[in-house]
Amino acid sequence: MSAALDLFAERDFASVTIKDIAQSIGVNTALIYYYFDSKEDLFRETIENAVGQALDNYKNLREKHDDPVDLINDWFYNNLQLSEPIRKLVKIMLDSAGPRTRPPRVDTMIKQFYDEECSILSDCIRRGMSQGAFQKVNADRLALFVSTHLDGIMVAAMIRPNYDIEAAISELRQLLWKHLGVTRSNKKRSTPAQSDKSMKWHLRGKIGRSTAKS
Amino acid sequence: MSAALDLFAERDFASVTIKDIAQSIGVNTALIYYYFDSKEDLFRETIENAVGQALDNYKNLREKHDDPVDLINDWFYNNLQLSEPIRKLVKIMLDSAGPRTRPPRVDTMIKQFYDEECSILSDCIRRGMSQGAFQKVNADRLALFVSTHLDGIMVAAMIRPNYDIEAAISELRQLLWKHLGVTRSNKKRSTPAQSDKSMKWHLRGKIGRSTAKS
Amino acid sequence: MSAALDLFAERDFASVTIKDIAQSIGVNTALIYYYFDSKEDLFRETIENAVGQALDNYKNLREKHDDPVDLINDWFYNNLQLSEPIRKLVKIMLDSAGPRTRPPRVDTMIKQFYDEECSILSDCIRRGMSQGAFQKVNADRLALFVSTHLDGIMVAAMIRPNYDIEAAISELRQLLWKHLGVTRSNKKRSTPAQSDKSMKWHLRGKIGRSTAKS
Amino acid sequence: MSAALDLFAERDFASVTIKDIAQSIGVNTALIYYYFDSKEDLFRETIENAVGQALDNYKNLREKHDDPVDLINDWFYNNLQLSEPIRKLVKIMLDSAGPRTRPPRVDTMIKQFYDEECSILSDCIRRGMSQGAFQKVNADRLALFVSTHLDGIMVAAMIRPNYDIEAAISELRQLLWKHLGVTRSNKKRSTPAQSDKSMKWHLRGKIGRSTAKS
DNA sequence: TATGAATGAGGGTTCATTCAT
DNA sequence: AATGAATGAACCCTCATTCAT
Repeated sequence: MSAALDLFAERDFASVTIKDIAQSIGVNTALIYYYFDSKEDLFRETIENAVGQALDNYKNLREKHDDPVDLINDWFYNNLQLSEPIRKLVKIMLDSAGPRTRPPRVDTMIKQFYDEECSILSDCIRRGMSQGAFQKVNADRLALFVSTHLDGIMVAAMIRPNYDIEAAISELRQLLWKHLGVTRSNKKRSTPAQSDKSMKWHLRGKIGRSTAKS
Repeated sequence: MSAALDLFAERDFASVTIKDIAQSIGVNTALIYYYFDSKEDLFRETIENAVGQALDNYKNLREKHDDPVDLINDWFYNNLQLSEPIRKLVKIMLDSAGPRTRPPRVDTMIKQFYDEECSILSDCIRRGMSQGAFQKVNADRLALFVSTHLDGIMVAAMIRPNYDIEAAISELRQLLWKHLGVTRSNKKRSTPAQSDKSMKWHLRGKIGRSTAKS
Repeated sequence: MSAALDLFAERDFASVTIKDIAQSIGVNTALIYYYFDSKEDLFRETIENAVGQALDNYKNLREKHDDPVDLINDWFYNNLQLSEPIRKLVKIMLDSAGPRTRPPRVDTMIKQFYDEECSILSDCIRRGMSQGAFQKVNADRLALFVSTHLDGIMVAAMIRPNYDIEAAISELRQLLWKHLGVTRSNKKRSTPAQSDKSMKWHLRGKIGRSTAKS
Repeated sequence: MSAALDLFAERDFASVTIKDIAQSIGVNTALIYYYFDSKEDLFRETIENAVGQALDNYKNLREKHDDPVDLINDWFYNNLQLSEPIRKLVKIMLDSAGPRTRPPRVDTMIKQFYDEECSILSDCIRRGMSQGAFQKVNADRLALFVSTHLDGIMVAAMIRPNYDIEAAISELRQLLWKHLGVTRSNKKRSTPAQSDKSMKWHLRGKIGRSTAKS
């Protein structure tokens, strides 16, 4: 499924052959049919798996942070770190978006994914507002705005040559904080023990593998 | 080419068969090859044509307005009105974005398109700033931000069910004006009673082909 | 028909398209169908025409010479000079030789052609024998031998690289004369006024355009 | 490949469809592509295989005989026995002889084949001369003459109706012996009562695949 | 006499899928 | 659990042929 995800993201459903997938993991073509009923089945399970991982990831994120600022910062960091798999997901979701082409179960998963993404953000924003830390805004609309922009970043990174994904995410983050009236969004409250990698982002701003693999 | 554009946008290059295209316009399959050398050739010419039209459209826009505020407002209005063909374009550009799959001429056209889009915006912003109408901002970065967000809107409209494209564009527009410090961007000709949502777009250009059809 | 002959000789019936033929003479494809009923029809008429010319040529040869030695010498010279069209003919005849593929009229023409070729030779041989100029041989068998060898030469010239067609014909000629006991086959009777080009061959042995066009 | 050889010899490359070949051996069309990359690939391998067998055959011939007379007699006998596959080979070689159409590897094989054929003959002739058994002749030229004539016989057998291939080969053989001054080329083992025509061929090698089928 | 446009049939090739082992 | 061999359905593309002008 991992190999399939890579290939489905690189090309599209129709262009990727079962043989391609089999060869990329060095097995016989027929073996794929031992584990999956059909190409569509493999595709569906692959997406479900990927979306499932993304949702797990979001769940972890929610559980890791109490502070809305931290959570949102980490959410941005996460999107940068995982921008490659996320791009793949967006690409595949778009590919299978045509009328009648997307199987209902995939459709459901995609909706779940976006609902969760917006929900993380809007929940945080609401919590921040109720804590008096954020200015009053329309939490849902702002969350949707950020989520939409993130889609835009992922797409731009795929379509446009030399698009700087890190700068774009950083800009979106700053805009969000400005919008929420959070002036010094990070390091203010001296988060101690920032052993976790994701915390470095606040300080350093620069990530080792800038815009990924090329 | 129009039929091809529709189909290539709906599905993807590999999924669309020449027979599909021929049938959708009621001609024999072989006739396609009377006018185009190959499926790839048809694809390329179709994209070039579509991008060409988009660039023409931008050119008209530039020539129609002197005032940067009007131009940008009209640009937003344009993107709403033409959101369907633009979505198609984005979808196709993304489809053919895989490594080595995109023919160089298509690649060039895409770059041209995005360069022009950002250029329209940044030129306007710079003009507005030099006129003292806008606050000082980094014109290029802001233009890229808006352009990226627009991509996000188009993609979201395709992936997410019930995505309100008009509201999204409207929100982006308001955010831009707020950012530029233009408080009442569109009250100039004091159109009162703007109850109807779509009426918020004051400046309306003649649109070539109404979006229609769907 | 001339263009068709060239193409049919170069490739084969199935490989040559009507478009090829039309393009090679700079006319529209449909125009071919104004003059010929079908591709097969064009093929047939082309061959009939070519074989007809060859037969005319043989007829001229017969009428030009009284002396069997002269006629046979001229016949050899002729085969050298016309080796290119003859090769084409042989190629085409062979191509259309498969079972059931050759239309009956073409079949008849081919038979006529070979009958006439052998007939010219055997008639000459018989005349020479009755004149006491040649040794006694089986005229028909010898004629068939020479005719067969000539086919071999034409084929060899097409298949084998760097095959010297002139040397091969010359050798066949000498062998024939030796076989017939004609020691000094040419110039013996001081054929005066050899204005005709074909006569030069006896003396010079070397022809200007040696083995033709490459 | 055997079925392909038959069909390619009967018609020509372009006329033979993969479906024809598949049907003639009772398998699915796609299966051909499981074993061969393309129609051209099948064609090439088929020819290479056939020429390879012919060369093997020649090698056996060389190893079987010490005496040049025996070898040449056997060579003639061989050509009679294998006249059908040889005809096929000649036909195919001629078909693929057009400018630029013949792949280089096929070209090489054909050259090899003819070189070996002439080489067998000229080597024999030289050995015979050095043993004092043959008259002095130009070995290479004579070998080429015989080889060319054999091509002619094969072609004549295909083009001309009712061509007696056995008589033609027999005549060529006799002419060769006469030319070399070998009077009773085959009386050595005094096989009397050679009434049957085919019995004239004294030395008979084991033939791989009887010509059969037609 | 000549052309551009159109079509039906078919050919080469690919691919998802299955079967026997 | 894994593979080689086999198949039917399609797909891209070509071509002989026709039609309207």
